[in-house]
Amino acid sequence: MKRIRGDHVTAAFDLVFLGLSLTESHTPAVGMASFPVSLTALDMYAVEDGLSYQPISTIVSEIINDLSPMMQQDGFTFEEEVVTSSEQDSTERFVELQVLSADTNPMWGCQKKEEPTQFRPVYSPDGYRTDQDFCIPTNSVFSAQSRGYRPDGYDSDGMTPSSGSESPASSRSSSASSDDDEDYVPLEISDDEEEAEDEVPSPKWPCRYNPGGFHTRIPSSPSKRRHGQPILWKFLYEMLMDPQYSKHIYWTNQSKGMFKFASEKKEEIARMWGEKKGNRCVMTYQKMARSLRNYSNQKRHLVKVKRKLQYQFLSDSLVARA
DNA sequence: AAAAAGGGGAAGTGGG
DNA sequence: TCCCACTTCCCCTTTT
Repeated sequence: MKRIRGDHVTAAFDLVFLGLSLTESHTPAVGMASFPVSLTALDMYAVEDGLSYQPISTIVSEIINDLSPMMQQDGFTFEEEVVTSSEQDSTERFVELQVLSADTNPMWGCQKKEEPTQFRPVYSPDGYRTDQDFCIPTNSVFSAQSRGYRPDGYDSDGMTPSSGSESPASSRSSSASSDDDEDYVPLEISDDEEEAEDEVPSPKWPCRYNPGGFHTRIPSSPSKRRHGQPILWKFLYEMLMDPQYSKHIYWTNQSKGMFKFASEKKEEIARMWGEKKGNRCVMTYQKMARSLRNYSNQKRHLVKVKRKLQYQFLSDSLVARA
Protein backbone atom coordinates (compact mmCIF):
# COMPACT_ATOMS: atom_id res chain seq x y z
CA MET A 1 0.00 0.00 0.00
CA LYS A 2 1.28 3.42 -0.89
CA ARG A 3 2.03 5.42 2.18
CA ILE A 4 1.07 8.98 2.72
CA ARG A 5 3.22 11.78 3.93
CA GLY A 6 1.76 12.84 7.19
CA ASP A 7 2.27 16.53 6.60
CA HIS A 8 0.25 16.39 3.48
CA VAL A 9 -2.58 14.90 5.40
CA THR A 10 -2.27 17.70 7.88
CA ALA A 11 -2.26 20.20 5.06
CA ALA A 12 -5.34 18.70 3.53
CA PHE A 13 -7.27 18.93 6.72
CA ASP A 14 -5.90 22.36 7.36
CA LEU A 15 -7.28 23.67 4.14
CA VAL A 16 -10.70 22.35 4.95
CA PHE A 17 -10.25 23.48 8.50
CA LEU A 18 -9.28 26.95 7.48
CA GLY A 19 -12.57 27.47 5.80
CA LEU A 20 -10.71 29.26 3.06
CA SER A 21 -12.75 29.41 -0.08
CA LEU A 22 -14.98 26.69 1.17
CA THR A 23 -18.37 27.29 -0.20
CA GLU A 24 -21.27 27.30 2.15
CA SER A 25 -23.03 24.83 -0.03
CA HIS A 26 -21.88 21.66 1.65
CA THR A 27 -24.95 19.65 2.26
CA PRO A 28 -24.63 17.24 5.11
CA ALA A 29 -26.84 14.45 4.06
CA VAL A 30 -27.10 11.42 6.24
CA GLY A 31 -23.59 10.28 6.77
CA MET A 32 -22.08 12.41 4.04
CA ALA A 33 -20.64 15.86 3.61
CA SER A 34 -19.02 17.49 0.65
CA PHE A 35 -16.59 20.35 0.55
CA PRO A 36 -16.02 22.08 -2.75
CA VAL A 37 -12.66 23.80 -2.54
CA SER A 38 -11.40 26.44 -4.93
CA LEU A 39 -7.81 25.53 -5.52
CA THR A 40 -7.00 28.69 -7.41
CA ALA A 41 -7.78 30.73 -4.37
CA LEU A 42 -6.09 28.23 -2.13
CA ASP A 43 -2.90 28.50 -4.09
CA MET A 44 -2.27 31.57 -2.03
CA TYR A 45 -2.11 29.36 1.00
CA ALA A 46 1.14 27.65 0.31
CA VAL A 47 2.33 25.25 2.91
CA GLU A 48 5.82 24.95 4.19
CA ASP A 49 6.71 21.40 3.45
CA GLY A 50 10.05 20.98 5.11
CA LEU A 51 12.40 22.85 2.85
CA SER A 52 10.12 24.36 0.28
CA TYR A 53 6.80 26.01 -0.14
CA GLN A 54 4.17 24.28 -2.14
CA PRO A 55 0.81 25.58 -3.22
CA ILE A 56 -2.03 23.68 -1.69
CA SER A 57 -3.30 22.68 -5.11
CA THR A 58 -0.11 20.68 -5.59
CA ILE A 59 -0.44 19.10 -2.21
CA VAL A 60 -4.09 18.33 -2.68
CA SER A 61 -3.32 16.63 -5.96
CA GLU A 62 -0.80 14.45 -4.17
CA ILE A 63 -3.26 13.77 -1.42
CA ILE A 64 -5.87 12.67 -3.88
CA ASN A 65 -3.42 10.36 -5.60
CA ASP A 66 -2.12 8.98 -2.33
CA LEU A 67 -5.33 8.66 -0.43
CA SER A 68 -7.76 7.52 -3.04
CA PRO A 69 -7.16 3.80 -2.73
CA MET A 70 -7.32 3.83 1.06
CA MET A 71 -10.17 6.23 1.36
CA GLN A 72 -12.30 4.46 -1.16
CA GLN A 73 -11.69 1.34 0.83
CA ASP A 74 -13.05 3.13 3.86
CA GLY A 75 -16.01 4.67 2.15
CA PHE A 76 -14.45 7.92 0.98
CA THR A 77 -14.75 9.23 -2.49
CA PHE A 78 -12.96 12.12 -4.10
CA GLU A 79 -14.65 13.79 -6.98
CA GLU A 80 -12.77 16.33 -9.00
CA GLU A 81 -14.37 18.91 -11.19
CA VAL A 82 -12.60 21.47 -13.30
CA VAL A 83 -14.43 24.72 -13.68
CA THR A 84 -13.13 27.49 -15.89
CA SER A 85 -14.25 30.86 -14.77
CA SER A 86 -15.30 33.63 -17.11
CA GLU A 87 -12.14 35.56 -16.43
CA GLN A 88 -9.41 34.90 -18.94
CA ASP A 89 -6.51 34.10 -16.69
CA SER A 90 -8.34 32.24 -14.02
CA THR A 91 -9.07 28.57 -14.14
CA GLU A 92 -10.66 27.49 -10.97
CA ARG A 93 -10.31 23.88 -10.13
CA PHE A 94 -12.64 22.48 -7.58
CA VAL A 95 -12.13 19.37 -5.62
CA GLU A 96 -15.12 17.95 -3.95
CA LEU A 97 -14.39 15.76 -1.02
CA GLN A 98 -17.16 13.43 -0.09
CA VAL A 99 -16.52 12.21 3.36
CA LEU A 100 -18.10 9.39 5.23
CA SER A 101 -19.08 10.72 8.59
CA ALA A 102 -18.29 9.41 12.02
CA ASP A 103 -21.95 8.58 12.45
CA THR A 104 -21.84 5.83 9.91
CA ASN A 105 -18.29 4.78 10.53
CA PRO A 106 -17.34 5.04 14.19
CA MET A 107 -13.69 4.64 13.29
CA TRP A 108 -13.76 8.18 11.98
CA GLY A 109 -14.27 9.86 15.27
CA CYS A 110 -13.21 13.37 16.07
CA GLN A 111 -11.63 14.24 19.34
CA LYS A 112 -13.59 16.78 21.27
CA LYS A 113 -12.30 20.28 21.60
CA GLU A 114 -13.03 22.55 24.49
CA GLU A 115 -13.31 25.61 22.31
CA PRO A 116 -14.94 26.00 18.95
CA THR A 117 -12.74 25.80 15.94
CA GLN A 118 -10.91 28.96 15.02
CA PHE A 119 -9.72 29.42 11.51
CA ARG A 120 -6.18 30.61 11.27
CA PRO A 121 -3.71 31.47 8.55
CA VAL A 122 -1.42 28.74 7.31
CA TYR A 123 1.47 31.12 7.56
CA SER A 124 2.72 33.01 10.48
CA PRO A 125 5.84 35.13 10.24
CA ASP A 126 7.54 32.72 12.55
CA GLY A 127 6.65 29.71 10.53
CA TYR A 128 3.96 27.19 9.96
CA ARG A 129 1.66 26.35 12.80
CA THR A 130 -0.77 23.56 13.04
CA ASP A 131 -2.77 21.75 15.66
CA GLN A 132 -2.32 18.11 16.31
CA ASP A 133 -6.02 17.40 16.45
CA PHE A 134 -8.61 18.94 14.31
CA CYS A 135 -12.18 18.54 13.27
CA ILE A 136 -13.94 19.72 10.20
CA PRO A 137 -16.46 22.17 11.60
CA THR A 138 -19.55 20.31 10.54
CA ASN A 139 -21.34 17.36 11.98
CA SER A 140 -19.55 15.12 9.55
CA VAL A 141 -16.15 15.19 11.03
CA PHE A 142 -13.16 13.00 11.19
CA SER A 143 -9.62 13.05 12.39
CA ALA A 144 -6.72 12.06 10.22
CA GLN A 145 -4.84 10.75 13.17
CA SER A 146 -7.70 8.64 14.39
CA ARG A 147 -7.48 6.84 11.07
CA GLY A 148 -3.86 6.05 11.69
CA TYR A 149 -2.56 8.64 9.23
CA ARG A 150 0.02 10.01 11.53
CA PRO A 151 1.88 13.19 10.77
CA ASP A 152 5.12 11.49 11.63
CA GLY A 153 4.63 9.17 8.71
CA TYR A 154 4.13 6.04 10.77
CA ASP A 155 1.25 3.67 10.58
CA SER A 156 -1.33 3.64 13.34
CA ASP A 157 0.57 1.04 15.27
CA GLY A 158 3.39 3.54 15.54
CA MET A 159 5.87 0.85 14.62
CA THR A 160 6.04 1.03 10.87
CA PRO A 161 7.89 3.93 9.35
CA SER A 162 6.60 5.03 6.00
CA SER A 163 9.68 5.96 4.03
CA GLY A 164 13.00 6.92 5.51
CA SER A 165 13.57 7.61 9.13
CA GLU A 166 13.60 11.35 8.78
CA SER A 167 11.90 13.57 6.32
CA PRO A 168 11.83 17.35 6.31
CA ALA A 169 8.08 17.21 6.20
CA SER A 170 7.72 15.07 9.27
CA SER A 171 10.20 17.07 11.26
CA ARG A 172 8.21 20.20 10.54
CA SER A 173 5.03 18.66 11.77
CA SER A 174 6.44 17.24 14.93
CA SER A 175 7.91 20.54 15.98
CA ALA A 176 4.91 22.59 15.11
CA SER A 177 3.04 21.89 18.29
CA SER A 178 5.90 22.39 20.65
CA ASP A 179 8.68 24.80 19.87
CA ASP A 180 6.85 26.79 17.29
CA ASP A 181 3.91 27.38 19.55
CA GLU A 182 6.18 28.66 22.24
CA ASP A 183 7.94 30.96 19.85
CA TYR A 184 4.84 32.24 18.20
CA VAL A 185 4.07 35.82 19.07
CA PRO A 186 0.84 37.20 17.69
CA LEU A 187 1.01 40.46 15.85
CA GLU A 188 0.10 43.43 17.91
CA ILE A 189 -0.70 46.97 17.06
CA SER A 190 0.18 49.43 19.73
CA ASP A 191 -2.17 52.37 20.06
CA ASP A 192 0.37 54.02 22.22
CA GLU A 193 2.73 55.74 19.84
CA GLU A 194 4.91 57.03 22.66
CA GLU A 195 5.45 53.55 23.99
CA ALA A 196 6.59 52.45 20.58
CA GLU A 197 8.89 55.42 20.40
CA ASP A 198 10.54 54.29 23.62
CA GLU A 199 11.34 50.93 22.11
CA VAL A 200 12.46 52.19 18.72
CA PRO A 201 13.80 55.68 19.13
CA SER A 202 14.04 57.86 16.09
CA PRO A 203 17.68 58.60 15.55
CA LYS A 204 18.72 62.20 15.13
CA TRP A 205 21.06 61.21 12.35
CA PRO A 206 20.83 58.97 9.34
CA CYS A 207 20.82 55.34 10.39
CA ARG A 208 23.63 54.27 8.16
CA TYR A 209 26.04 57.02 9.09
CA ASN A 210 25.30 57.42 12.76
CA PRO A 211 28.14 58.86 14.83
CA GLY A 212 27.40 56.64 17.80
CA GLY A 213 28.31 53.58 15.87
CA PHE A 214 25.39 51.50 17.11
CA HIS A 215 24.34 48.49 15.17
CA THR A 216 21.36 49.00 12.99
CA ARG A 217 19.67 45.94 14.39
CA ILE A 218 18.95 44.57 17.78
CA PRO A 219 20.38 41.05 17.94
CA SER A 220 17.78 38.46 17.18
CA SER A 221 16.53 36.09 19.81
CA PRO A 222 17.65 32.47 19.61
CA SER A 223 14.20 31.44 18.45
CA LYS A 224 14.31 33.93 15.62
CA ARG A 225 17.68 32.66 14.54
CA ARG A 226 16.42 29.12 14.69
CA HIS A 227 13.50 29.85 12.41
CA GLY A 228 15.27 32.37 10.24
CA GLN A 229 14.49 35.99 10.01
CA PRO A 230 10.96 37.18 9.54
CA ILE A 231 10.02 37.35 5.88
CA LEU A 232 8.27 40.44 4.65
CA TRP A 233 5.77 38.85 2.34
CA LYS A 234 4.76 36.34 5.01
CA PHE A 235 4.33 39.17 7.46
CA LEU A 236 2.03 40.96 5.05
CA TYR A 237 0.22 37.76 4.27
CA GLU A 238 -0.57 37.14 7.90
CA MET A 239 -1.83 40.66 8.32
CA LEU A 240 -4.11 40.13 5.36
CA MET A 241 -5.48 37.00 6.93
CA ASP A 242 -6.08 38.61 10.29
CA PRO A 243 -9.36 40.54 10.48
CA GLN A 244 -7.77 42.68 13.17
CA TYR A 245 -5.80 44.45 10.47
CA SER A 246 -8.51 44.77 7.89
CA LYS A 247 -8.30 48.54 8.13
CA HIS A 248 -4.54 48.48 7.59
CA ILE A 249 -4.21 46.10 4.68
CA TYR A 250 -6.91 44.28 2.79
CA TRP A 251 -7.62 42.12 -0.22
CA THR A 252 -8.85 43.86 -3.33
CA ASN A 253 -9.17 40.55 -5.15
CA GLN A 254 -8.33 37.68 -2.88
CA SER A 255 -8.66 34.95 -5.49
CA LYS A 256 -5.94 36.72 -7.49
CA GLY A 257 -3.89 37.57 -4.45
CA MET A 258 -4.29 41.30 -4.93
CA PHE A 259 -4.15 43.47 -1.86
CA LYS A 260 -3.84 47.10 -0.88
CA PHE A 261 -2.33 49.12 1.92
CA ALA A 262 -4.63 51.62 3.53
CA SER A 263 -3.05 54.98 2.84
CA GLU A 264 -3.50 56.24 6.38
CA LYS A 265 -2.15 53.01 7.89
CA LYS A 266 0.73 52.14 5.63
CA GLU A 267 3.31 53.81 7.84
CA GLU A 268 1.97 51.92 10.85
CA ILE A 269 2.32 48.64 8.99
CA ALA A 270 5.86 49.58 8.07
CA ARG A 271 6.64 50.48 11.65
CA MET A 272 5.29 47.13 12.84
CA TRP A 273 7.43 45.39 10.26
CA GLY A 274 10.49 47.25 11.45
CA GLU A 275 9.73 46.30 15.03
CA LYS A 276 9.26 42.68 14.08
CA LYS A 277 12.62 42.68 12.38
CA GLY A 278 14.14 44.34 15.37
CA ASN A 279 15.39 47.25 13.32
CA ARG A 280 16.92 50.03 15.31
CA CYS A 281 15.71 52.63 12.85
CA VAL A 282 12.04 53.26 12.34
CA MET A 283 10.83 51.48 9.24
CA THR A 284 8.91 53.64 6.83
CA TYR A 285 6.56 52.72 4.06
CA GLN A 286 9.05 54.11 1.57
CA LYS A 287 11.72 51.74 2.78
CA MET A 288 9.36 48.80 3.06
CA ALA A 289 8.09 49.50 -0.44
CA ARG A 290 11.68 49.37 -1.66
CA SER A 291 11.84 45.81 -0.38
CA LEU A 292 8.56 45.02 -2.07
CA ARG A 293 9.95 46.40 -5.30
CA ASN A 294 12.81 43.96 -5.00
CA TYR A 295 10.23 41.17 -4.94
CA SER A 296 8.50 42.72 -7.88
CA ASN A 297 11.67 43.20 -9.90
CA GLN A 298 12.67 39.61 -9.36
CA LYS A 299 9.16 38.36 -10.07
CA ARG A 300 9.02 36.43 -6.84
CA HIS A 301 6.37 36.31 -4.16
CA LEU A 302 4.59 39.43 -5.31
CA VAL A 303 4.50 42.15 -7.93
CA LYS A 304 3.41 45.74 -7.97
CA VAL A 305 -0.02 46.37 -9.37
CA LYS A 306 -0.39 49.54 -11.40
CA ARG A 307 -2.75 50.94 -8.85
CA LYS A 308 -2.03 53.05 -5.87
CA LEU A 309 -0.62 51.08 -2.93
CA GLN A 310 -1.63 47.77 -4.46
CA TYR A 311 0.39 44.61 -4.88
CA GLN A 312 -0.32 41.08 -5.97
CA PHE A 313 1.01 37.79 -4.64
CA LEU A 314 2.45 35.37 -7.15
CA SER A 315 1.31 31.88 -6.31
CA ASP A 316 3.78 30.34 -8.74
CA SER A 317 6.61 31.94 -6.86
CA LEU A 318 5.62 30.01 -3.81
CA VAL A 319 6.29 26.80 -5.68
CA ALA A 320 9.58 27.91 -7.12
CA ARG A 321 10.95 29.02 -3.81
CA ALA A 322 13.21 26.37 -2.42
C1' DA B 1 1.19 72.91 -9.25
C1' DA B 2 1.92 70.27 -5.31
C1' DA B 3 1.85 66.26 -2.78
C1' DA B 4 1.94 61.47 -2.74
C1' DA B 5 3.45 57.45 -4.52
C1' DG B 6 6.47 54.80 -7.56
C1' DG B 7 10.95 53.53 -9.05
C1' DG B 8 15.68 51.98 -8.98
C1' DG B 9 20.91 52.27 -8.28
C1' DA B 10 24.21 51.53 -4.92
C1' DA B 11 26.05 50.31 -0.74
C1' DG B 12 25.43 48.36 3.82
C1' DT B 13 23.70 44.87 7.47
C1' DG B 14 23.16 40.50 9.83
C1' DG B 15 22.01 35.69 9.84
C1' DG B 16 22.78 31.21 8.03
C1' DT C 1 33.46 33.60 2.59
C1' DC C 2 29.37 33.86 0.23
C1' DC C 3 24.50 34.36 -0.32
C1' DC C 4 19.98 35.89 0.96
C1' DA C 5 16.71 39.07 2.35
C1' DC C 6 16.31 42.92 3.27
C1' DT C 7 17.69 48.11 4.78
C1' DT C 8 19.05 52.69 3.97
C1' DC C 9 19.93 56.67 1.28
C1' DC C 10 19.16 59.47 -2.46
C1' DC C 11 17.28 61.33 -6.32
C1' DC C 12 14.44 61.18 -10.17
C1' DT C 13 9.75 60.15 -12.41
C1' DT C 14 4.90 59.38 -12.49
C1' DT C 15 0.36 59.67 -10.71
C1' DT C 16 -3.30 61.74 -8.17
